[in-house]
Amino acid sequence: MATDFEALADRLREHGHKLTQPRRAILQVLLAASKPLSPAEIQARGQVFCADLGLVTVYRTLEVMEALDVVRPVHLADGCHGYALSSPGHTHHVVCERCHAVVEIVGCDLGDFLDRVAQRTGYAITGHWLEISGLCADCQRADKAV
Amino acid sequence: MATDFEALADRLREHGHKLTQPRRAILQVLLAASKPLSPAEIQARGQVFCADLGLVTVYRTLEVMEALDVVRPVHLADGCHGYALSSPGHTHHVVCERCHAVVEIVGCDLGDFLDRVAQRTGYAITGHWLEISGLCADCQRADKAV
DNA sequence: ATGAGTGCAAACCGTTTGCAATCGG
DNA sequence: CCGATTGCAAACGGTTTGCACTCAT
Repeated sequence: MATDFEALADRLREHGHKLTQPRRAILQVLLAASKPLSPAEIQARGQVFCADLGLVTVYRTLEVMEALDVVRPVHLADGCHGYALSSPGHTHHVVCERCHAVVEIVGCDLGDFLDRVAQRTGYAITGHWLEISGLCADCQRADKAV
Repeated sequence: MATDFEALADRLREHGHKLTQPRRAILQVLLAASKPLSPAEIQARGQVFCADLGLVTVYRTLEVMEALDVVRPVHLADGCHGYALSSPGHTHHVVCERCHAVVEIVGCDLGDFLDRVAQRTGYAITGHWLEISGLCADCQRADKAV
């Protein structure tokens, strides 16, 4: 994993922010997450590390971390507004509908597609977000077994 | 413009929905819009055609129209949840970061990419969500002009 | 005529803000 | 120690729901 806890913690310290228990917890959660999380999800998971982590703190911390490019907001198809670590480089993931297992797709091969889009629309493409859902190998087997 | 008022109105009637003043107004607004509109914006513009158009009605009408594939929700970078008319079939949007103009990409060419993903991960791909952001031709010109 | 559709008011839920207490450097 | 940070409670804004009235068919 290219981004470890200390590197992110340093990023906060460098910018004069304190490294408090709630913030440690939130970082832990985001490091462990395999998909973008809503503030409420971050709070729930964070309470494992910091029992009385408040939702307000999650919002304020995300705000700080977003300004520092530690996290980035992700727009999901359903409820919108999830947060994921903004890892350098660029990856997409495939999420299993059944068991929610996640695989990262390293090396984003979307370039050709985006080039075509740029040509066809006249837009200068600056960013994209892709989320793929499917059934993982295990759940496909489980399906057949029934 | 391929989609005119009557074609969309028919789509409602075909499915047993009534064509009321508020719904006419909302269709007019969406046909005239050059970018996705929030429910509140749709209400404001719609009151030109239907003076006492209520916000609640906008929400409920959008719900109906979304089910009929007349409109499509668009996830914007800022507040999220705008609505635009949807052309038939599966489409993605490119949204201009600056002025929020939207272009639909007809004919989704992502098949090859998804095939590769399926092979590499062993997942059976069932769906995907793609959001592309960029600068539209106008805003690119505006940039250079500065 | 009659049920779908409407507007209003109130409930609801995620997010933001004000403030006193607390914690980290 | 001192200010940044926190949690709580309350405010806030967008969305949804309950209900009685109205309109399109």
